[in-house]
Amino acid sequence: MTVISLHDPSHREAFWELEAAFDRGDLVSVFGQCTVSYEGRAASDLGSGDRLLLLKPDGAALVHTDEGRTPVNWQPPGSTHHAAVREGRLRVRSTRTSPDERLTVRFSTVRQFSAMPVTGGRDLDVHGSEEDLRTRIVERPALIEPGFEPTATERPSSAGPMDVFGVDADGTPVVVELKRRRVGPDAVGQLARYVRAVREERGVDPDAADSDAAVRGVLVAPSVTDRAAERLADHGFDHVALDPTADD
Amino acid sequence: MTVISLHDPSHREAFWELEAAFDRGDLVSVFGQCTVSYEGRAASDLGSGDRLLLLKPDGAALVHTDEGRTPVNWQPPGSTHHAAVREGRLRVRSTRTSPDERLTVRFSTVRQFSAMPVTGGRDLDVHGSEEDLRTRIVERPALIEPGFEPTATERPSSAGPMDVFGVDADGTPVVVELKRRRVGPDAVGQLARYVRAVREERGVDPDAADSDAAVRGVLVAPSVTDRAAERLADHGFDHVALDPTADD
DNA sequence: TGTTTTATTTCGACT
DNA sequence: AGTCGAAGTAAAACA
Repeated sequence: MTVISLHDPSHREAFWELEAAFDRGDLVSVFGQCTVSYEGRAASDLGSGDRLLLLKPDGAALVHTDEGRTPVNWQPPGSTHHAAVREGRLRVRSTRTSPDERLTVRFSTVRQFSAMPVTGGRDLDVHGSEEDLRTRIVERPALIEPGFEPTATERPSSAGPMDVFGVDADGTPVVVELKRRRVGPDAVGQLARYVRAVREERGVDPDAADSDAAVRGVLVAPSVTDRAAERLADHGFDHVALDPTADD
Repeated sequence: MTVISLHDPSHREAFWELEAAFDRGDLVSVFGQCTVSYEGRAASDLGSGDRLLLLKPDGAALVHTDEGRTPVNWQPPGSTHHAAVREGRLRVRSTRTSPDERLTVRFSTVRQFSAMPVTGGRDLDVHGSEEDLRTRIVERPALIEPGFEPTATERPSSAGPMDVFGVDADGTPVVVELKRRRVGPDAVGQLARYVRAVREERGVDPDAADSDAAVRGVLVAPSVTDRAAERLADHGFDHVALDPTADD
């Protein structure tokens, strides 16, 4: 129930505690000089150097250097960890199947070892996602424009499901496409395909771009590139500037 | 020059060593019960629980639970770390600008603290990447087919740069598209755009799909989906099965 | 189990 | 600083 911490342990000592930590389901960190090799979806080799090896009870293994957000090598959850002492040195191997992958860390020196029991608090509450944005628009349709009424989210069409679908104050159908960050022309193309699909459903000229178009397109994003703005104008679509993080 | 490790330190003690470790440019890990909040590109809150906080000298900050390959919260490299003691508790904050982001970790208990000096061995030698595949094909063109001769890699076209461009045994131009894993119809579409661009360059019928097409398309990938195979056949393109990991 | 889509994607290269 | 494309992407939703 407590953290086990070893300073400059022997390889055999580290191995012993590693096995015990696996059994307890602890989160383990091992710091020291090591080489790393990976074989699986690709292959890689890392020469000798100081790294931090993190071993999780769910099977994940991470090798971190002093730089970067992403581990320099890793193994996904679902792998199984094995420790051994070979030629007097600690070797940790993490393997999984489908796809077959194997990560091997060979320590020449172990400087620090910790085994940490972890309890609770795994649930993260994220807001500012696209789903969150959709919810906010359904709850407060005026964010799009006064009089807008959403009738469906994820409504299917021949071009795929549309983020939000509804009608404006005049009763004209509106297709709303949501993006949580600055968008390029590709997003306009996606919106255009949805609008076109709905126009075809209704038997209207699919390529109309004026008030006779009978189906409107609205792109919701914090901002758009110049190119995207041009394409929006070409199609006669509107852009609503909405920051997904803002409270309203 | 050595690892500093504290078992159940006081908040003030942890704060003190944290500041010193930042100054030395050490890799720091702090394990304990804490809450985490993030504001920036999105926003999130994480209730109290045991987590491992990793602070790197390049500004990266990672919060790990006992599950998953990706950190539950993080801050990218280039951020700056600040430690403080507020109301008797250790608080670590990592901030950056453009975009403005802030990660705050508030500890209620610190169970383990380590400051680790990291030296050398940061260069990873990965093989099996798309770039690696390209190199292999240039060195051994027969992997595509006997008589194939690559003339350029990343050759520009009106549809973007092509992975490999060359001529076959008959002197017919060949566009090669490389994918390191199983591909769907989208990859065939990409290849088709390149082939079409080259045909247009040469003043040939861009939509021809037979031996008169004058420009061939080859898709290199370990395997293709059924749908992709159909589209390859439609266009008259070839598929070469190549595992990016294989030695030859 | 495999496929498709999203992501606080990250990361690198290039403009 | 923005834009584009690849990644051992990871992870979730879905068939």
